[in-house]
Amino acid sequence: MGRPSVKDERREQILRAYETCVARFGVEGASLEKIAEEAGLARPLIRHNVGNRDDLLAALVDRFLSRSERSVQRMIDALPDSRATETLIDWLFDPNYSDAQFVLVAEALIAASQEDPALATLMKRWTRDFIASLRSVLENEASNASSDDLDAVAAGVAGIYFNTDSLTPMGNMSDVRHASKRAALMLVASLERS
Amino acid sequence: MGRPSVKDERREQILRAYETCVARFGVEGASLEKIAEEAGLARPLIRHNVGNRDDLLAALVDRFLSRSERSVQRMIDALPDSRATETLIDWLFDPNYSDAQFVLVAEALIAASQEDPALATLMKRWTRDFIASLRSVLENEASNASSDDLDAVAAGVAGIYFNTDSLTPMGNMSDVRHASKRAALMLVASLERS
DNA sequence: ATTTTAATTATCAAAATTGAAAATCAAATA
DNA sequence: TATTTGATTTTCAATTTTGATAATTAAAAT
Repeated sequence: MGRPSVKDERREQILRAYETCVARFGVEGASLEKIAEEAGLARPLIRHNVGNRDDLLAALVDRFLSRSERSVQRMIDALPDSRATETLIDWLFDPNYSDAQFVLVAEALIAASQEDPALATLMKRWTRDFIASLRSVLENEASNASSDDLDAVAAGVAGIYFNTDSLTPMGNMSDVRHASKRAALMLVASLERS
Repeated sequence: MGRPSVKDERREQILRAYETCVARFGVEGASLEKIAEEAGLARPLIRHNVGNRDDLLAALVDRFLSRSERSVQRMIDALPDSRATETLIDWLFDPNYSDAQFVLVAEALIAASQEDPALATLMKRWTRDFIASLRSVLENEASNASSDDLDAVAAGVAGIYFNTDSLTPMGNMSDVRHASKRAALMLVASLERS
């Protein structure tokens, strides 16, 4: 009985807004005021539903890591059996498919890692896991490639991808995006020749 | 006559500290207090020597662009005649030679571009110029490569390089750095085979 | 309709940040 | 040494940000 709780939805709403603010202003620049405005809620509701600044960051990191894991896994599972690598790169470099905010949040959390050793540990693992996920796709289609080459191409594609999405705050850079995608494909192609 | 002015040195001192803070906390997170502490000066001296927040950012951008142009030019001029590309990549991925803070400042300014169209214009040009500089080195040693391939490899190497240095706040990631450098070399090598 | 549960709003104090000006101190020269 | 120029420190008010609690309102069940 009593008024039904909407805490779960509010929490999501707030964390989504927080994510947007972190992507735009960085971890240190995302003030509670901005988050509240972005969420369309009064500031005290942030405290009521999630907590103070530290609680907020902890919740964001938790959400980021779990969502990332799920979405990467889902993407890999959705890849076709043939031409999986090319399809993966198509998706990573398609601005309509890939979520730039995801990468911007990752970069903000990586930047904040300098002040937060515990966060650094988590983000190191996240980075290596992401690269390892790409590597597993590459390995399926270039099983004759050396382990070092697989490591290199996976790190290279990840780097080009991160960098490409990190340019989005400047606005349209479709020429660089296009060249970057082509570079990723060249990297992958060089695997098949090894 | 009168007491000699130290404004130029103070200005440099302050902008250097500001740069460090921007690299660590982002444009929005670099407060005057933090800058003053980093510079080892009283806060009013920032205002006295450089100005308010906006003046500070304008001065930083100006300094960043001019220093970047000079240092990239100097690096390219210092390249040997033979194996210029390999040497360039050696330098870009050598943590003792390459300055990670330079890349972190660039990323922070790119992130801040979303709120500042004028800054976006400058940083777009800067990004394209940097890629074009890499391209000019590549072109010298792979003159038979197609223009599109040169664009792609230049953008790819730049992206891998930016991304690698942007990971430094997490601490030691030498495995990823090593793999990234190898990827950059593979990209370049694929040019020669085209 | 009353009760109960929880969302929402109002309000306050403390701390941090910024902008700005006045006052003071230091190092040159005449 | 007196003067002048400018660095440095002191101080103040205004604004923003944060943390926290009390008061109010809304929506369900009995």
